[in-house]
Amino acid sequence: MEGDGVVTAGEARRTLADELAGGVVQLIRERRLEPGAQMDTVRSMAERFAVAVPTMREALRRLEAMGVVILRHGSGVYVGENVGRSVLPNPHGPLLTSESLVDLLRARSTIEPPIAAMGATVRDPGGVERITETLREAERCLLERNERLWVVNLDFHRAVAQASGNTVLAEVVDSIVLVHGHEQREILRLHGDEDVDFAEHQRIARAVLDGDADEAYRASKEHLDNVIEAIRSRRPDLRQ
Amino acid sequence: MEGDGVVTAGEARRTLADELAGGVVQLIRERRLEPGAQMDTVRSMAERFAVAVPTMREALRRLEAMGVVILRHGSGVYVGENVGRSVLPNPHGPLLTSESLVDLLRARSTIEPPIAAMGATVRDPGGVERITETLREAERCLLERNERLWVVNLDFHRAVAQASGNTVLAEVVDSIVLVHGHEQREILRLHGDEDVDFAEHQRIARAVLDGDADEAYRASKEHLDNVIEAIRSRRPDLRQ
DNA sequence: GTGATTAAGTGATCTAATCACTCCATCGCC
DNA sequence: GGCGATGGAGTGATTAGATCACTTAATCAC
Repeated sequence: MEGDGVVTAGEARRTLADELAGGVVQLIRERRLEPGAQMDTVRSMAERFAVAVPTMREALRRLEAMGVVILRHGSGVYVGENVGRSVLPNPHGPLLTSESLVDLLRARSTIEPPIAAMGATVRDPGGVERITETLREAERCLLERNERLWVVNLDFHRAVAQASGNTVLAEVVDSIVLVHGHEQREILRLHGDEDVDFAEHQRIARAVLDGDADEAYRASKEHLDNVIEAIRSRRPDLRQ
Repeated sequence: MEGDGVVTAGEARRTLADELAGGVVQLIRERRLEPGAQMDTVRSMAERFAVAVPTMREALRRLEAMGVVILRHGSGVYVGENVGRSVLPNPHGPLLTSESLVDLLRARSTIEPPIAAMGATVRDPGGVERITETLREAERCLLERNERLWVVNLDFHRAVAQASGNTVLAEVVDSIVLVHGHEQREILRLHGDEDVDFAEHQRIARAVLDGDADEAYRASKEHLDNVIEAIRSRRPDLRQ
Protein backbone atom coordinates (compact mmCIF):
# COMPACT_ATOMS: atom_id res chain seq x y z
CA MET A 1 0.00 0.00 0.00
CA GLU A 2 2.98 2.24 -0.06
CA GLY A 3 2.25 5.55 -1.73
CA ASP A 4 -1.20 4.38 -2.71
CA GLY A 5 -4.36 6.15 -1.79
CA VAL A 6 -2.98 9.44 -0.68
CA VAL A 7 -1.09 11.40 -3.26
CA THR A 8 0.66 14.16 -1.43
CA ALA A 9 2.88 17.12 -2.17
CA GLY A 10 5.89 15.31 -0.74
CA GLU A 11 5.83 11.94 0.87
CA ALA A 12 6.45 12.13 4.61
CA ARG A 13 8.37 9.22 6.03
CA ARG A 14 6.41 6.45 7.57
CA THR A 15 5.94 7.03 11.27
CA LEU A 16 5.46 4.75 14.21
CA ALA A 17 1.84 5.90 14.41
CA ASP A 18 1.39 4.81 10.82
CA GLU A 19 2.89 1.39 11.52
CA LEU A 20 0.75 1.02 14.61
CA ALA A 21 -2.40 1.85 12.67
CA GLY A 22 -1.51 -0.98 10.32
CA GLY A 23 -0.90 -3.24 13.29
CA VAL A 24 -4.31 -2.51 14.71
CA VAL A 25 -5.97 -3.25 11.37
CA GLN A 26 -4.01 -6.50 11.23
CA LEU A 27 -5.33 -7.39 14.68
CA ILE A 28 -8.91 -6.71 13.54
CA ARG A 29 -8.38 -8.97 10.55
CA GLU A 30 -6.74 -11.82 12.45
CA ARG A 31 -9.54 -11.87 14.97
CA ARG A 32 -12.16 -11.42 12.26
CA LEU A 33 -13.72 -8.64 14.27
CA GLU A 34 -16.95 -7.23 12.92
CA PRO A 35 -18.08 -3.60 13.16
CA GLY A 36 -19.30 -2.90 16.65
CA ALA A 37 -16.99 -5.47 18.24
CA GLN A 38 -14.97 -4.27 21.20
CA MET A 39 -11.22 -4.32 20.92
CA ASP A 40 -8.44 -4.27 23.51
CA THR A 41 -8.11 -1.10 25.54
CA VAL A 42 -5.80 1.70 24.50
CA ARG A 43 -3.48 0.83 27.35
CA SER A 44 -3.28 -2.87 26.59
CA MET A 45 -2.67 -2.17 22.93
CA ALA A 46 0.10 0.24 23.90
CA GLU A 47 1.64 -2.61 25.92
CA ARG A 48 1.16 -5.12 23.15
CA PHE A 49 2.91 -2.92 20.66
CA ALA A 50 5.45 -1.71 23.27
CA VAL A 51 4.77 2.01 22.84
CA ALA A 52 3.59 4.84 25.06
CA VAL A 53 -0.13 5.46 25.42
CA PRO A 54 -0.14 8.83 23.64
CA THR A 55 1.63 7.24 20.68
CA MET A 56 -0.95 4.50 20.58
CA ARG A 57 -3.62 7.16 20.75
CA GLU A 58 -2.18 8.98 17.78
CA ALA A 59 -2.41 5.80 15.73
CA LEU A 60 -5.95 5.21 16.84
CA ARG A 61 -6.87 8.77 15.90
CA ARG A 62 -5.71 8.01 12.40
CA LEU A 63 -7.98 4.99 12.24
CA GLU A 64 -10.79 6.90 13.88
CA ALA A 65 -10.62 9.49 11.13
CA MET A 66 -11.29 6.74 8.57
CA GLY A 67 -14.09 5.29 10.64
CA VAL A 68 -12.16 2.06 11.11
CA VAL A 69 -12.30 2.28 14.89
CA ILE A 70 -14.37 4.22 17.40
CA LEU A 71 -12.97 5.46 20.69
CA ARG A 72 -15.75 5.58 23.28
CA HIS A 73 -14.86 7.66 26.30
CA GLY A 74 -15.07 5.58 29.45
CA SER A 75 -16.08 2.49 27.55
CA GLY A 76 -13.40 1.24 25.18
CA VAL A 77 -12.28 0.95 21.59
CA TYR A 78 -14.66 -0.52 19.03
CA VAL A 79 -14.40 -1.59 15.42
CA GLY A 80 -16.07 0.95 13.12
CA GLU A 81 -18.25 0.39 10.09
CA ASN A 82 -15.68 1.62 7.67
CA VAL A 83 -13.29 -1.24 8.36
CA GLY A 84 -14.90 -2.93 5.38
CA ARG A 85 -15.03 0.14 3.16
CA SER A 86 -12.64 1.07 0.41
CA VAL A 87 -14.08 4.43 -0.66
CA LEU A 88 -15.06 7.14 1.78
CA PRO A 89 -16.40 10.67 1.89
CA ASN A 90 -13.93 13.14 3.42
CA PRO A 91 -15.49 14.90 6.42
CA HIS A 92 -12.69 17.46 6.31
CA GLY A 93 -12.95 18.13 2.62
CA PRO A 94 -13.93 21.36 0.89
CA LEU A 95 -17.08 23.33 1.56
CA LEU A 96 -19.91 23.09 -0.89
CA THR A 97 -20.02 25.95 -3.38
CA SER A 98 -22.60 26.60 -6.08
CA GLU A 99 -20.13 25.25 -8.57
CA SER A 100 -19.35 22.12 -6.64
CA LEU A 101 -23.03 21.45 -6.04
CA VAL A 102 -23.60 21.38 -9.79
CA ASP A 103 -20.56 19.14 -10.18
CA LEU A 104 -21.89 16.83 -7.53
CA LEU A 105 -25.36 16.56 -9.01
CA ARG A 106 -23.95 16.15 -12.50
CA ALA A 107 -21.67 13.41 -11.24
CA ARG A 108 -24.64 11.66 -9.72
CA SER A 109 -26.59 12.05 -12.93
CA THR A 110 -23.70 10.43 -14.81
CA ILE A 111 -23.04 7.40 -12.68
CA GLU A 112 -26.26 6.60 -10.85
CA PRO A 113 -28.25 5.60 -13.98
CA PRO A 114 -25.91 2.78 -15.09
CA ILE A 115 -25.73 1.66 -11.49
CA ALA A 116 -29.54 1.61 -11.31
CA ALA A 117 -29.56 -0.43 -14.51
CA MET A 118 -27.19 -2.88 -12.92
CA GLY A 119 -29.42 -2.94 -9.86
CA ALA A 120 -32.31 -3.98 -12.11
CA THR A 121 -30.17 -6.71 -13.62
CA VAL A 122 -28.78 -8.13 -10.39
CA ARG A 123 -31.53 -7.31 -7.90
CA ASP A 124 -29.48 -8.07 -4.80
CA PRO A 125 -32.02 -9.17 -2.13
CA GLY A 126 -30.64 -6.87 0.55
CA GLY A 127 -30.78 -3.91 -1.77
CA VAL A 128 -34.25 -4.77 -3.00
CA GLU A 129 -35.50 -5.02 0.55
CA ARG A 130 -33.96 -1.71 1.43
CA ILE A 131 -35.51 -0.05 -1.63
CA THR A 132 -38.90 -1.22 -0.47
CA GLU A 133 -38.26 -0.05 3.08
CA THR A 134 -37.02 3.40 2.15
CA LEU A 135 -39.96 3.88 -0.20
CA ARG A 136 -42.39 2.87 2.50
CA GLU A 137 -40.75 5.19 4.95
CA ALA A 138 -40.70 8.04 2.45
CA GLU A 139 -44.43 7.60 1.97
CA ARG A 140 -44.93 7.79 5.72
CA CYS A 141 -42.84 10.95 5.97
CA LEU A 142 -44.78 12.47 3.10
CA LEU A 143 -48.08 11.90 4.86
CA GLU A 144 -46.81 13.16 8.20
CA ARG A 145 -44.97 16.10 6.63
CA ASN A 146 -41.88 14.83 8.41
CA GLU A 147 -38.64 16.51 7.32
CA ARG A 148 -36.86 13.21 7.75
CA LEU A 149 -38.13 12.65 4.21
CA TRP A 150 -34.98 14.23 2.81
CA VAL A 151 -32.78 11.84 4.72
CA VAL A 152 -34.82 8.90 3.53
CA ASN A 153 -34.81 10.13 -0.06
CA LEU A 154 -31.02 10.08 -0.13
CA ASP A 155 -31.09 6.64 1.47
CA PHE A 156 -33.26 5.49 -1.41
CA HIS A 157 -30.43 6.20 -3.83
CA ARG A 158 -28.05 4.22 -1.68
CA ALA A 159 -30.50 1.33 -1.65
CA VAL A 160 -30.66 1.33 -5.45
CA ALA A 161 -26.88 1.13 -5.57
CA GLN A 162 -26.94 -1.71 -3.09
CA ALA A 163 -29.28 -3.61 -5.40
CA SER A 164 -26.38 -3.78 -7.87
CA GLY A 165 -24.77 -6.31 -5.53
CA ASN A 166 -21.49 -4.54 -6.10
CA THR A 167 -19.78 -3.34 -2.95
CA VAL A 168 -17.61 -0.79 -4.69
CA LEU A 169 -20.55 0.80 -6.48
CA ALA A 170 -22.54 0.89 -3.28
CA GLU A 171 -19.67 2.62 -1.51
CA VAL A 172 -19.17 5.09 -4.33
CA VAL A 173 -22.83 6.09 -4.31
CA ASP A 174 -22.78 6.16 -0.51
CA SER A 175 -19.83 8.52 -0.59
CA ILE A 176 -21.20 10.96 -3.15
CA VAL A 177 -24.61 10.93 -1.52
CA LEU A 178 -23.22 11.37 1.97
CA VAL A 179 -20.55 13.92 1.21
CA HIS A 180 -22.06 17.34 1.91
CA GLY A 181 -25.06 15.31 2.97
CA HIS A 182 -26.42 18.04 5.18
CA GLU A 183 -26.16 20.66 2.46
CA GLN A 184 -27.62 18.35 -0.15
CA ARG A 185 -30.60 17.72 2.05
CA GLU A 186 -31.10 21.43 2.75
CA ILE A 187 -30.97 22.40 -0.91
CA LEU A 188 -33.37 19.64 -1.83
CA ARG A 189 -35.68 20.59 1.00
CA LEU A 190 -35.79 24.20 -0.14
CA HIS A 191 -36.01 23.62 -3.86
CA GLY A 192 -37.15 20.09 -4.38
CA ASP A 193 -40.67 18.89 -5.00
CA GLU A 194 -41.39 16.09 -2.60
CA ASP A 195 -44.37 14.67 -4.53
CA VAL A 196 -42.54 14.59 -7.84
CA ASP A 197 -39.52 13.05 -6.11
CA PHE A 198 -41.62 10.34 -4.57
CA ALA A 199 -43.31 9.51 -7.85
CA GLU A 200 -39.96 9.36 -9.62
CA HIS A 201 -38.48 7.18 -6.91
CA GLN A 202 -41.44 4.85 -7.29
CA ARG A 203 -40.78 4.65 -11.00
CA ILE A 204 -37.12 3.77 -10.41
CA ALA A 205 -38.07 1.20 -7.77
CA ARG A 206 -40.63 -0.43 -10.05
CA ALA A 207 -38.06 -0.72 -12.84
CA VAL A 208 -35.48 -2.27 -10.54
CA LEU A 209 -37.94 -4.69 -8.99
CA ASP A 210 -39.27 -5.63 -12.45
CA GLY A 211 -35.71 -6.26 -13.61
CA ASP A 212 -36.09 -3.70 -16.39
CA ALA A 213 -32.57 -2.32 -16.76
CA ASP A 214 -33.35 0.10 -19.58
CA GLU A 215 -36.26 1.62 -17.73
CA ALA A 216 -34.22 1.81 -14.52
CA TYR A 217 -31.54 3.72 -16.39
CA ARG A 218 -34.04 6.12 -17.95
CA ALA A 219 -36.00 6.64 -14.76
CA SER A 220 -32.85 7.32 -12.76
CA LYS A 221 -31.41 9.65 -15.40
CA GLU A 222 -34.61 11.62 -15.83
CA HIS A 223 -35.08 11.88 -12.09
CA LEU A 224 -31.63 13.28 -11.43
CA ASP A 225 -31.76 15.60 -14.42
CA ASN A 226 -35.12 16.84 -13.15
CA VAL A 227 -33.56 17.52 -9.77
CA ILE A 228 -30.78 19.51 -11.39
CA GLU A 229 -33.26 21.44 -13.48
CA ALA A 230 -35.59 22.14 -10.55
CA ILE A 231 -32.73 23.49 -8.49
CA ARG A 232 -31.46 25.52 -11.40
CA SER A 233 -34.77 27.17 -12.09
CA ARG A 234 -35.00 28.24 -8.47
CA ARG A 235 -31.35 29.05 -8.08
CA PRO A 236 -30.29 31.05 -11.13
CA ASP A 237 -26.79 31.35 -9.67
CA LEU A 238 -26.41 27.67 -10.38
CA ARG A 239 -27.06 28.12 -14.04
CA GLN A 240 -24.00 27.05 -15.87
CA MET B 1 -21.13 18.12 9.05
CA GLU B 2 -22.49 16.46 12.11
CA GLY B 3 -23.04 12.74 11.61
CA ASP B 4 -22.33 13.06 7.91
CA GLY B 5 -19.67 11.16 6.14
CA VAL B 6 -18.93 8.48 8.63
CA VAL B 7 -21.78 6.19 9.49
CA THR B 8 -20.73 4.26 12.55
CA ALA B 9 -22.10 1.54 14.80
CA GLY B 10 -22.76 4.06 17.56
CA GLU B 11 -21.86 7.68 17.45
CA ALA B 12 -19.05 8.53 19.83
CA ARG B 13 -19.31 11.98 21.35
CA ARG B 14 -17.46 14.76 19.72
CA THR B 15 -13.99 15.12 21.22
CA LEU B 16 -11.63 18.01 21.57
CA ALA B 17 -9.42 16.40 18.92
CA ASP B 18 -12.38 16.39 16.58
CA GLU B 19 -13.09 20.05 17.25
CA LEU B 20 -9.45 20.92 16.79
CA ALA B 21 -9.32 19.13 13.45
CA GLY B 22 -12.21 21.33 12.34
CA GLY B 23 -10.37 24.37 13.65
CA VAL B 24 -7.28 23.54 11.64
CA VAL B 25 -9.33 23.09 8.49
CA GLN B 26 -10.97 26.43 9.19
CA LEU B 27 -7.54 28.01 9.46
CA ILE B 28 -6.53 26.51 6.12
CA ARG B 29 -9.66 27.92 4.55
CA GLU B 30 -9.35 31.39 6.06
CA ARG B 31 -5.80 31.68 4.87
CA ARG B 32 -6.63 30.13 1.53
CA LEU B 33 -3.70 27.81 1.89
CA GLU B 34 -2.93 25.61 -1.07
CA PRO B 35 -1.60 22.05 -0.94
CA GLY B 36 2.09 22.15 -0.12
CA ALA B 37 1.84 25.38 1.87
CA GLN B 38 3.45 25.34 5.27
CA MET B 39 1.24 25.88 8.29
CA ASP B 40 1.95 26.95 11.86
CA THR B 41 4.01 24.55 13.94
CA VAL B 42 2.35 21.95 16.13
CA ARG B 43 3.41 23.91 19.21
CA SER B 44 2.10 27.23 18.03
CA MET B 45 -1.19 25.68 16.99
CA ALA B 46 -1.46 24.10 20.42
CA GLU B 47 -1.00 27.58 21.89
CA ARG B 48 -3.45 29.14 19.50
CA PHE B 49 -6.13 26.63 20.39
CA ALA B 50 -5.07 26.59 24.07
CA VAL B 51 -4.49 22.84 24.30
CA ALA B 52 -1.55 20.61 25.10
CA VAL B 53 0.78 19.50 22.33
CA PRO B 54 -0.19 15.79 22.44
CA THR B 55 -3.85 16.79 22.08
CA MET B 56 -2.99 18.98 19.11
CA ARG B 57 -1.05 16.09 17.66
CA GLU B 58 -4.02 13.75 17.98
CA ALA B 59 -6.11 16.21 15.97
CA LEU B 60 -3.42 16.51 13.35
CA ARG B 61 -3.20 12.73 13.08
CA ARG B 62 -6.85 12.70 12.20
CA LEU B 63 -6.28 15.18 9.43
CA GLU B 64 -3.15 13.38 8.33
CA ALA B 65 -5.17 10.20 7.86
CA MET B 66 -7.38 12.05 5.39
CA GLY B 67 -4.41 13.55 3.61
CA VAL B 68 -5.52 17.02 4.58
CA VAL B 69 -2.21 17.82 6.31
CA ILE B 70 1.27 16.33 6.26
CA LEU B 71 3.48 16.25 9.34
CA ARG B 72 7.11 16.39 8.26
CA HIS B 73 9.53 15.35 10.97
CA GLY B 74 11.96 18.16 11.73
CA SER B 75 10.39 20.43 9.15
CA GLY B 76 6.83 21.39 9.96
CA VAL B 77 3.17 20.89 9.13
CA TYR B 78 2.05 21.24 5.52
CA VAL B 79 -1.29 21.32 3.76
CA GLY B 80 -1.98 18.02 1.97
CA GLU B 81 -3.48 17.41 -1.46
CA ASN B 82 -6.67 15.98 -0.09
CA VAL B 83 -7.78 19.26 1.48
CA GLY B 84 -9.73 19.81 -1.72
CA ARG B 85 -11.08 16.28 -2.05
CA SER B 86 -14.49 15.05 -1.11
CA VAL B 87 -14.11 11.35 -1.89
CA LEU B 88 -11.14 9.27 -0.82
CA PRO B 89 -9.82 5.73 -0.94
CA ASN B 90 -9.40 4.17 2.51
CA PRO B 91 -5.81 3.07 3.05
CA HIS B 92 -6.94 1.02 6.04
CA GLY B 93 -9.82 -0.65 4.29
CA PRO B 94 -10.28 -4.32 3.51
CA LEU B 95 -7.77 -6.50 1.70
CA LEU B 96 -8.40 -7.37 -1.89
CA THR B 97 -9.98 -10.77 -2.40
CA SER B 98 -10.82 -12.53 -5.64
CA GLU B 99 -14.41 -11.55 -5.12
CA SER B 100 -13.70 -7.92 -4.38
CA LEU B 101 -11.36 -7.67 -7.35
CA VAL B 102 -14.19 -8.70 -9.64
CA ASP B 103 -16.46 -6.21 -7.89
CA LEU B 104 -13.90 -3.50 -8.34
CA LEU B 105 -13.36 -4.18 -12.04
CA ARG B 106 -17.08 -4.51 -12.61
CA ALA B 107 -17.64 -1.21 -10.85
CA ARG B 108 -15.07 0.41 -13.08
CA SER B 109 -16.67 -1.13 -16.14
CA THR B 110 -20.00 0.34 -15.06
CA ILE B 111 -19.05 3.91 -14.30
CA GLU B 112 -15.95 4.68 -16.35
CA PRO B 113 -17.66 4.47 -19.77
CA PRO B 114 -20.25 7.22 -19.10
CA ILE B 115 -17.50 9.28 -17.54
CA ALA B 116 -15.36 8.80 -20.65
CA ALA B 117 -18.35 9.86 -22.76
CA MET B 118 -18.66 12.98 -20.67
CA GLY B 119 -14.93 13.53 -21.07
CA ALA B 120 -15.44 13.47 -24.85
CA THR B 121 -18.26 15.98 -24.53
CA VAL B 122 -16.50 18.43 -22.21
CA ARG B 123 -12.85 17.88 -23.10
CA ASP B 124 -11.45 19.77 -20.12
CA PRO B 125 -8.04 21.13 -21.24
CA GLY B 126 -6.16 19.89 -18.19
CA GLY B 127 -7.59 16.41 -18.63
CA VAL B 128 -6.91 16.38 -22.38
CA GLU B 129 -3.32 17.38 -21.76
CA ARG B 130 -2.90 14.70 -19.17
CA ILE B 131 -4.39 12.07 -21.48
CA THR B 132 -1.80 12.98 -24.07
CA GLU B 133 1.01 12.90 -21.52
CA THR B 134 0.11 9.58 -20.00
CA LEU B 135 -0.24 8.02 -23.46
CA ARG B 136 3.14 9.34 -24.47
CA GLU B 137 4.68 8.07 -21.29
CA ALA B 138 2.99 4.69 -21.69
CA GLU B 139 4.49 4.40 -25.14
CA ARG B 140 7.91 5.17 -23.70
CA CYS B 141 7.50 2.56 -20.99
CA LEU B 142 6.36 0.03 -23.58
CA LEU B 143 9.49 0.56 -25.64
CA GLU B 144 11.80 0.44 -22.62
CA ARG B 145 9.96 -2.50 -21.07
CA ASN B 146 9.63 -0.33 -17.98
CA GLU B 147 7.28 -1.73 -15.36
CA ARG B 148 6.20 1.78 -14.55
CA LEU B 149 3.81 1.15 -17.43
CA TRP B 150 1.24 -0.22 -15.05
CA VAL B 151 1.31 2.89 -12.94
CA VAL B 152 0.94 5.06 -16.02
CA ASN B 153 -1.88 2.93 -17.39
CA LEU B 154 -3.94 3.53 -14.28
CA ASP B 155 -3.09 7.21 -14.48
CA PHE B 156 -4.53 7.20 -17.98
CA HIS B 157 -7.92 6.30 -16.58
CA ARG B 158 -7.70 9.13 -14.11
CA ALA B 159 -6.83 11.51 -16.92
CA VAL B 160 -9.90 10.45 -18.87
CA ALA B 161 -12.06 11.19 -15.83
CA GLN B 162 -10.37 14.56 -15.46
CA ALA B 163 -11.36 15.37 -19.03
CA SER B 164 -14.98 15.31 -17.84
CA GLY B 165 -14.26 18.58 -16.07
CA ASN B 166 -16.19 17.27 -13.11
CA THR B 167 -14.26 17.23 -9.86
CA VAL B 168 -16.47 14.67 -8.17
CA LEU B 169 -16.19 12.23 -11.05
CA ALA B 170 -12.44 12.70 -11.19
CA GLU B 171 -12.20 11.96 -7.48
CA VAL B 172 -14.45 8.94 -7.73
CA VAL B 173 -12.36 7.43 -10.50
CA ASP B 174 -9.20 8.40 -8.62
CA SER B 175 -10.47 6.59 -5.58
CA ILE B 176 -11.50 3.36 -7.28
CA VAL B 177 -8.34 3.32 -9.36
CA LEU B 178 -6.09 4.06 -6.42
CA VAL B 179 -7.74 1.82 -3.87
CA HIS B 180 -5.84 -1.47 -3.85
CA GLY B 181 -3.66 0.30 -6.39
CA HIS B 182 -0.69 -1.92 -5.75
CA GLU B 183 -2.70 -5.10 -6.13
CA GLN B 184 -4.48 -3.84 -9.21
CA ARG B 185 -1.16 -3.11 -10.82
CA GLU B 186 0.26 -6.49 -9.91
CA ILE B 187 -2.72 -8.39 -11.27
CA LEU B 188 -2.64 -6.39 -14.46
CA ARG B 189 1.08 -6.88 -14.79
CA LEU B 190 0.74 -10.64 -14.45
CA HIS B 191 -2.35 -11.13 -16.57
CA GLY B 192 -2.70 -8.07 -18.71
CA ASP B 193 -1.56 -7.63 -22.28
CA GLU B 194 0.39 -4.44 -22.50
CA ASP B 195 0.12 -4.05 -26.28
CA VAL B 196 -3.62 -4.60 -26.34
CA ASP B 197 -4.01 -2.21 -23.42
CA PHE B 198 -2.02 0.45 -25.16
CA ALA B 199 -4.03 0.11 -28.36
CA GLU B 200 -7.27 0.29 -26.45
CA HIS B 201 -6.12 3.32 -24.51
CA GLN B 202 -5.24 4.98 -27.79
CA ARG B 203 -8.73 4.27 -29.06
CA ILE B 204 -10.29 5.83 -25.95
CA ALA B 205 -7.99 8.83 -26.19
CA ARG B 206 -8.79 9.38 -29.86
CA ALA B 207 -12.51 9.27 -29.15
CA VAL B 208 -12.19 11.77 -26.29
CA LEU B 209 -9.97 14.11 -28.27
CA ASP B 210 -12.31 13.89 -31.28
CA GLY B 211 -15.27 14.71 -29.05
CA ASP B 212 -16.99 11.46 -29.98
CA ALA B 213 -18.94 10.58 -26.85
CA ASP B 214 -20.51 7.39 -28.18
CA GLU B 215 -17.19 6.01 -29.31
CA ALA B 216 -15.56 7.00 -26.05
CA TYR B 217 -18.26 5.09 -24.17
CA ARG B 218 -17.87 2.00 -26.35
CA ALA B 219 -14.09 2.08 -26.34
CA SER B 220 -13.97 2.45 -22.56
CA LYS B 221 -16.58 -0.24 -21.98
CA GLU B 222 -14.93 -2.74 -24.32
CA HIS B 223 -11.52 -2.06 -22.87
CA LEU B 224 -12.57 -2.66 -19.29
CA ASP B 225 -14.65 -5.69 -20.20
CA ASN B 226 -11.64 -7.04 -22.07
CA VAL B 227 -9.51 -6.53 -18.96
CA ILE B 228 -12.04 -8.43 -16.88
CA GLU B 229 -12.17 -11.23 -19.44
CA ALA B 230 -8.40 -11.43 -19.80
CA ILE B 231 -7.97 -11.76 -16.07
CA ARG B 232 -10.77 -14.27 -15.84
CA SER B 233 -9.36 -16.53 -18.51
CA ARG B 234 -6.05 -16.61 -16.68
CA ARG B 235 -7.50 -16.72 -13.23
CA PRO B 236 -10.29 -19.30 -13.27
CA ASP B 237 -10.85 -18.70 -9.56
CA LEU B 238 -12.22 -15.34 -10.56
CA ARG B 239 -14.88 -16.82 -12.75
CA GLN B 240 -18.19 -15.86 -11.34
C1' DG C 1 -38.61 -4.43 40.89
C1' DT C 2 -36.74 0.23 40.51
C1' DG C 3 -33.77 3.96 41.41
C1' DA C 4 -29.65 5.82 43.64
C1' DT C 5 -24.93 5.36 44.89
C1' DT C 6 -20.34 3.74 44.59
C1' DA C 7 -16.29 1.61 42.79
C1' DA C 8 -13.58 -0.02 39.07
C1' DG C 9 -12.26 0.35 34.50
C1' DT C 10 -11.31 3.09 30.51
C1' DG C 11 -10.77 6.99 27.51
C1' DA C 12 -9.18 12.17 27.47
C1' DT C 13 -6.05 15.59 28.38
C1' DC C 14 -2.26 17.61 30.54
C1' DT C 15 2.88 18.64 31.96
C1' DA C 16 7.51 18.11 31.11
C1' DA C 17 11.34 15.98 29.27
C1' DT C 18 14.26 13.84 25.79
C1' DC C 19 15.22 12.15 21.23
C1' DA C 20 15.38 12.43 16.02
C1' DC C 21 15.23 14.99 11.90
C1' DT C 22 15.44 19.10 8.83
C1' DC C 23 17.06 23.38 7.36
C1' DC C 24 20.05 27.13 7.16
C1' DA C 25 24.10 29.74 8.16
C1' DT C 26 28.92 29.70 8.60
C1' DC C 27 33.46 28.08 7.92
C1' DG C 28 37.17 25.74 5.60
C1' DC C 29 39.22 24.04 1.50
C1' DC C 30 40.22 23.98 -3.38
C1' DG D 1 34.03 32.10 -6.05
C1' DG D 2 32.09 27.56 -5.48
C1' DC D 3 31.38 23.40 -3.01
C1' DG D 4 31.17 20.49 0.90
C1' DA D 5 31.24 19.81 5.86
C1' DT D 6 29.83 21.17 10.36
C1' DG D 7 27.08 23.02 13.93
C1' DG D 8 23.11 25.27 15.83
C1' DA D 9 18.31 26.37 15.93
C1' DG D 10 13.88 24.97 15.07
C1' DT D 11 10.47 21.46 14.73
C1' DG D 12 8.28 16.96 14.80
C1' DA D 13 8.24 12.27 17.51
C1' DT D 14 7.93 9.76 21.51
C1' DT D 15 8.08 8.91 26.32
C1' DA D 16 6.70 8.84 31.37
C1' DG D 17 3.54 9.98 34.67
C1' DA D 18 -0.32 12.31 36.53
C1' DT D 19 -5.07 13.82 36.83
C1' DC D 20 -9.67 14.39 35.03
C1' DA D 21 -14.09 12.77 32.81
C1' DC D 22 -17.11 9.20 31.43
C1' DT D 23 -19.18 4.48 31.37
C1' DT D 24 -20.53 0.23 33.29
C1' DA D 25 -21.70 -2.98 36.67
C1' DA D 26 -22.57 -4.19 41.26
C1' DT D 27 -24.69 -3.23 45.55
C1' DC D 28 -27.91 -1.15 48.60
C1' DA D 29 -32.18 1.07 50.01
C1' DC D 30 -36.99 1.70 49.38
